[in-house]
Amino acid sequence: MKYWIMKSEPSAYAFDDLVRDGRSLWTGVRNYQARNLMDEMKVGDLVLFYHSSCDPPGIAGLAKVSATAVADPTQFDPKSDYFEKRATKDVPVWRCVEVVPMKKAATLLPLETLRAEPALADMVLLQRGSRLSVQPVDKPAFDRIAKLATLK
DNA sequence: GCCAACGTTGGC
DNA sequence: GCCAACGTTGGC
Repeated sequence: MKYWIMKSEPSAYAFDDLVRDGRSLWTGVRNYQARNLMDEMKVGDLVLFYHSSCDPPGIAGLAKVSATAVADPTQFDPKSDYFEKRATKDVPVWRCVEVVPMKKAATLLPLETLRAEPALADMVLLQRGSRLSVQPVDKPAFDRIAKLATLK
C-alpha cells in the first residue's frame, strides 16, 4: 500500500464536501506529473487531504482510494474550466481516481506544525516551491502525520 | 497583494 | 532544441 497527499482549495472542494458526497472523482488535475502519480494509485492507498490557499493551510483529513484512474469527465465538457480540446473519448489526456473519506482530522493540522517537525523535513510538501497537487508520502511521514492529526 | 517557483507555450 | 514570455500555484 502507498501513501499520498492530495491538495484542494477548500473554497473549491473541502474535506467536508467529500464527507457529504461519500465519494468523489478527483477531477481537474491538469499537470502531467500529478496525473502520472494518480495512475500509480491503487484501491486502498491512503490519501492525506490537504487544504491549500487558505488560512491556515494544512491537513484536513484522511481519505482512501476507492477506484483507480479513469478518464476525467471534465476534459470532455466544453463548458468546464477543465475542458481539454486535444482529448477524445478514445484518447483522453487527463485522468482521475476516486476517493472516499476515512476520517476528519481532530483539528486541521497546520502546515506550520509540519514544518516544525524535523522528521518531516524531507517531505515533498515542505520543499521550496513544491506546487505539485498530488504527491507521494513515505510511510514514516504518513504515520507521523496521522498521529499528529489523530487520523487513525 | 506580493512574489518566488516552476510548468507551458511558441517564436526562432 | 533553446529560451524568453507568460500563466499558475500557493505561502506569506
